[in-house]
This record gives sequence, structure tokens and C-alpha cells, in this order.
Amino acid sequence: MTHKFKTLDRAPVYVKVCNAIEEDILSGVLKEGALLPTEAELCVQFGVTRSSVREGIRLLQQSGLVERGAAKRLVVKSPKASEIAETASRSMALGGATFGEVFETLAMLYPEAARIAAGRLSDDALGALCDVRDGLRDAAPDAADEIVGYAVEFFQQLANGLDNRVMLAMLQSLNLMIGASLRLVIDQTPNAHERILGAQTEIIEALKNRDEAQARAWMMKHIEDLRRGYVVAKVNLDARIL
Amino acid sequence: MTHKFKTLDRAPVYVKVCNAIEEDILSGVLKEGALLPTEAELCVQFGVTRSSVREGIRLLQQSGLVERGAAKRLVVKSPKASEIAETASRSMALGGATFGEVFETLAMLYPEAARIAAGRLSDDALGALCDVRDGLRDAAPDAADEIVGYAVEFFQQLANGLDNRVMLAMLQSLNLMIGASLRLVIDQTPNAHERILGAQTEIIEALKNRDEAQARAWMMKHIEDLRRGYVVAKVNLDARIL
DNA sequence: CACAAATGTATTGTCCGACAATCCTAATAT
DNA sequence: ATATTAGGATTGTCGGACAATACATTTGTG
Repeated sequence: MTHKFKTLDRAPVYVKVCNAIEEDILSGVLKEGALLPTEAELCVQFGVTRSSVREGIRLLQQSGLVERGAAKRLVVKSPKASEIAETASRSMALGGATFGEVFETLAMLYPEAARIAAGRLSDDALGALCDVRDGLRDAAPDAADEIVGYAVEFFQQLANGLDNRVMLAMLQSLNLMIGASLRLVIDQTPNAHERILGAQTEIIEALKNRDEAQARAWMMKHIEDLRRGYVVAKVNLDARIL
Repeated sequence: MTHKFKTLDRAPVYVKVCNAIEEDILSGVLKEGALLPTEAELCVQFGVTRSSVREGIRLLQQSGLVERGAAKRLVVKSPKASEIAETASRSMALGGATFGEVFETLAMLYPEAARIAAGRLSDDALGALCDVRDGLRDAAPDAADEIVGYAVEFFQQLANGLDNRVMLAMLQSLNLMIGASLRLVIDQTPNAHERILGAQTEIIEALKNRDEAQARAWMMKHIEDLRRGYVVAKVNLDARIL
């Protein structure tokens, strides 16, 4: 039998440059914070021209594995949950996700998140939630922007306290997607300030008591309240987010 | 008072190129499937050199907004849930997410997903689940790879049936992250075939009956079963995925 | 006429060289 | 010792060049 050759790798050079660097990062040869060689250096190492190296770098850059640090040198960076959330929510927006889809997912995730939080939240995390609640309490009842900020921040701090980066990334991406629309809702909901404050207080109480069922139940009520707001504000749930 | 100037936009040209194209895609001027001008054309339109245009394109490319289609021309593409899931799971792996975090999130999401599915799954989606179950039933009890494939596919089809792209993206990214480790677990679990088959059958039954509580409960049992597998297989839950 | 082969053309991929802008480092002056 | 200045290193941008490839058109052949 005649010898069989493997199919040749005909990917463009800039893709190979990207992959080569990415591989060394993934395999741990290049640890977080490590400085990459200069472009000129990469040219001689890979044996290609600077144009190709630069195009390869752009590919890496967008995936968040690398960024320009001090001295403009490229620094290896491991993606943080917040960044993952950002690109994910961004992609979903571009992919045509609707308010309805986002809100439904929110309604599915956060009650469970509250339940888990009840069994795990540290005192620090609880304190952060109380701070948010206190901030909201002291806000003017008609300062819609401020109220929205505190409402989202409450979700944010709850997610933070779960001590699980995967959950955090998912919850954060929901926060980002829902943020804009909450503004509309709270703007047109009577007593929004009072109702959100009440919900936050009850949720905190349940979390303090390590009462998983209560935490979940109050979070559901909180979200159900927001849902009613969507109806009142006549937000079109089939409209694309962002 | 003297006039105040806005801070100048000092971003590199290639970034501006990327943003300019992205903006037109986002605003709908460039719809999905539309062909972008050639590089030479972009050069004259933006008034920059091809090097800069090409670097800008690389940035866009990695974010999945654009890809090389027929005739090598750049085509506008809106990100699909599966692609979002892929980049998200990839980023999480690079970000150092652990098996424990992924599994915990899985255990949080899928029971709720099953609950929602019970109230909504179409006959087609149910049929797809049955197909998976039947495939698993006919598989050899010691064909670990095949069993893993069907176990993941079951999750996959359930997520598909939810008819919610945001949920789908999140569940899919979990599937991708958990896939590799399930292989280890199922390999070392006695009666894995039988137990998974049983769980799938019960879940399908509950879905058919539109029984949300049952669907959720059986999914929880199913996942709890998998969790025991992790213990038996002595998988280190603090190890990074991938 | 239909279909295959050859040709031409447009576009991308890669290379080279050059220079301005920026930042870091180190020598110098006060 | 601190501030300033000069120098060097590195990135950002430019311009042009050519090979490789894919597409469109023409040409050749049955």
C-alpha cells in the first residue's frame, strides 16, 4: 500500500500565529501576566513578517487572552467573568435575543441563585447586599436612574456572593442585557421604589436566616413584580434587546 | 468662559475600522448575509491603508460578526447560540473555571429547564428526546463513549426545545464544559447505562404529562446520580475544566 | 449546442521597507 | 535628589509589490 499523507494545514499564517500563541497560553507555558515578545521578536521566532504577526495578534486580542499593558507590551491575561459576560451579552444582542427571552431566563435563574445564596453567602457578601439596600432606601423615590442602578446592583452583589465563576458570568450577562429595559419599567411603575426596597429587605432577611425556600420565594416575588412592570410599561417583549 | 473641547479620540485606526463596520452591522445598515466591500474598497472608503483595514477585519472576525464566505468576500453574520456557547465555554476554561463550578451550575439550571420544558415542549422536541432515549436504549451497556454522547445529547435536545435563545446559549455552554468530564464519570460508574436510561425515561414521561414538578424532580435525581458518579470516579472538582 | 479547457481578472495572503508617534530608560543639568 | 533632556526601543501607519487563489469569460472540441 502506498504511503498516505496527512492533509496539509493550509490555514493563513496569521491564524497560525494566533493559534501558536494561544496554545502556549492554554498549556500554561505562558502564565497570566507574562509579557509576550515584541512584534519584531515574534517575527524572527515565527519566521514571518510583521504584518502577519500583527494580524494574528488582533485575533488573539479580541478573544481577551492578551492585552496591551504598560510599556505597550502584550501581556497574557486570563478572561474574567465580567468580560465573558460582556462579550456574551453583546453577542446575544447581535444575535437578536429579545427582552422576553432575557427576562424569562432571569426569572428562571435568579430564584435559584437566591436559594443557593441562602446556604452559602458570607457575611461580607451579606453586608454588600445591605449596603445596596441602604443606598436604595436613602434614594429619592422619583430618581428612576438611581433606583435602576440599585436594583441591578443588588442582583450583581448576589451573584458575586455565590462564589462560582460560571454562575457569576451567566448572571452578570443577564444583568447587562436587562439593565437598559429596567429603566423603562421602573420609570413607569408607581411605587417602584417602595416595592423594590421591600423585596430587597425580605430577601436579605431570608438570606440572613439561611432560609433557602424563603429566599427563593421572595426573589420570585421580586421578579414577578418586575414582570408586571413590563406589562404596565407596555414593553414589547418581542423586541430585540439593546 | 473659554471653550471646552471634547477629548480627542486617539484609538488606533484599526480599532476605528472595526468599530465603524460593527456599528453599521449593529444598526442594521448591514444586514445578515450582506457582502462587505473588498479590502481595497474599504481602503478608499475609510481613507487608510490595507494593513490597517486588515487588522480591523481580524478584530471583527474573532467576534463572530463577520466571516469569509463564497468568493472569499466578507459576509455579515449574526452570532448563533451555539457559537456564543462555544466562545463562552472556551473563555471560562481559559479563565480557570473548575469542574465543581460547572457542575454546580448545571445542577442549578437543568432542573429548572426541565420544569419549564414540561409546560412548553413541542411534540417535535419531545420526539427528539425520545429518539435520544431510544438510541441510548439500543447502545451497548459498556460503550462508554456512546453513552456519554447520548447523555449529553439529551441535555442538548431539552435545551433546544425551550425555544429561548438565551437559555439555549447558557445550557449549551454548560454542555460543552461538562462533556469531557462526563466521560470519566460514566466510564467508572457501574450500571451507568441502565441508570441514565431510567432517568431519561422518567423525565420524558413527566414532560409528556406536562407535569412540571415531576420533570424537575427527575432531572434533579438524574443530576444527583451523576454527582455520585463524580465521587466514585474520584474526579477532582477543584481541577480546571478542559 | 453542450460541455470541457484555457485564459484573464479580481481579491486575498504575504512580504518588504520606511517613518512618525509614543513610551521607557538613562544620562545630564540645576 | 529631582527635574529635564536625549536616546533608544516599540508600536502604529503607510506605500508598494507579488504570489496564490477563486471567479468569470472566452475558447476549443465533441
